Amino acid sequence: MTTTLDKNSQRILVVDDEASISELISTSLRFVGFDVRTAANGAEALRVAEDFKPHAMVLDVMLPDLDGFEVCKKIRNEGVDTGVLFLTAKDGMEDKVKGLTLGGDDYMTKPFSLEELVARLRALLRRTGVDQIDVDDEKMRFADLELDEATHEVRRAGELLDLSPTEFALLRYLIINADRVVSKAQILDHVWQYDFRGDMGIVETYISYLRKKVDSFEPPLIHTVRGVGYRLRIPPK
Amino acid sequence: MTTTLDKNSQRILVVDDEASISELISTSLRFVGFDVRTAANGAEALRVAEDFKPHAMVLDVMLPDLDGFEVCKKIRNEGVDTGVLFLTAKDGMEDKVKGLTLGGDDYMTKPFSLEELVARLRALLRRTGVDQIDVDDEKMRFADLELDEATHEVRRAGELLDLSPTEFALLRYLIINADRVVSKAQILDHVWQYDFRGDMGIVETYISYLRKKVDSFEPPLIHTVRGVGYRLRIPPK
DNA sequence: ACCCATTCTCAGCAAAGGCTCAGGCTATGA
DNA sequence: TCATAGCCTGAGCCTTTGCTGAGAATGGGT
Repeated sequence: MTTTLDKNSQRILVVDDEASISELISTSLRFVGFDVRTAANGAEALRVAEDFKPHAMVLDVMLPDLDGFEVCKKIRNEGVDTGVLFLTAKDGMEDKVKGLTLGGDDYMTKPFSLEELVARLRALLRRTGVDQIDVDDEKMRFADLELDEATHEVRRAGELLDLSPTEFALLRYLIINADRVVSKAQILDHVWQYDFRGDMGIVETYISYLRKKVDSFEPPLIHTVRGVGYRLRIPPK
Repeated sequence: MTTTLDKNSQRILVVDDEASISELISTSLRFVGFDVRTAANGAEALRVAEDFKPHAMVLDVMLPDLDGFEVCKKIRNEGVDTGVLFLTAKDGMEDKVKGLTLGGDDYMTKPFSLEELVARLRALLRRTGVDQIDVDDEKMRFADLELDEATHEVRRAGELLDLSPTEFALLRYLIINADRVVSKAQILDHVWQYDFRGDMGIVETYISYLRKKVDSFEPPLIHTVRGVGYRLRIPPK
């Protein structure tokens, strides 16, 4: 299976032994344009890394054979120059977490949301200097909206908005998909942690929160598309 | 990451036989822009130094073959003019090291914090005159804050603050990352000794200490970004 | 040996944020 | 125009997060 030889896409190696997680991640990453390879254990990871030469890895610290740190160390010793985003379970991580944010590396606890994963991975690639052009100084814009990943600041028309983490993530997702309709299901899948088991009412609630803050300005940018979803757009006069 | 062949970056040789320490150090140093080479023992160090010609070395005094001082002496006899930052275990050795640490050299006891390591190394390079341009006269500033690396003095609005070593290191880290959000995990990784095994509550505690001293002035500079971390900034009026 | 500064843990409190639910509103199609 | 599914949003509960004081443990300096 030939990977698209898209010279613009960056190579990500995903290593996780839970097939469902591994697939969830790789599907998402492919969808946003990365060139993805997977491995289910440490040994396989080493083998794949050797000729795939990933720009970054998403690496579960709990693997059946070696642990994530070992894998990371060995791969770097092979001269593969790669940033790592570690995945760790929410509990016993305390002692292991040390040192994970060194260099350009980062870590996330499971469960996580996919948007968060992508955002962190991009930030990591940026930091480790593998990002090809990198003009986007960690800021996203839409209309007079500005969302800054580094400072977690959001402004509209220059004015600072005070958003909660979830509101921030939701708005980021809307901006990424600006002008396109996104369904509540999509939003739930991308913005909420993958194990969230509530119903979509929560999306409505958060859209409502967002509107109070973002659309207290003119014109309103968040629009409902009845029966379909939501759409961020500049309304025609 | 990226071992860029940056002609402006200074060359550091790290010599330690514990692979994990060696990697910890080299990862951090690379990330802050040094050109790093490693060696696991004295003999290798000599070999590498010969053509790498490091501007400075980080050198464990306890090596399997020669001891650090021997290595240092031999390398200098070869005509390689390099400052040395010695690493020593925290036992009786300290006095011995102190005596042997002459000229611009310095030493730290294991375990250390990475920010400390980088700060000391920079100071050392500065002293031994290898620092290329060096406009930063060992002072960091942010708003009306001033932190002096050489004297370990901190002032706000001209007034001297009395900070403990940890408070100093924490504030330094915040200033380095001024305006960006840093997570508690990042802080822990960079400011605390690498073997610290407590939880992140300690960061909260020290932030609280710092606030009492630094933010007894107006305006407050240390800001909490709930669910994300902390951020040093001048608040918008 | 003693004192004091410092580091670290812990626990209680306060506040923010996450989520559910239910009643009311609105667009749409019959 | 009415009925209805879809949507909006305020109220309230509960969980999580962060702040801080108190005090035990450590260690350096005199």
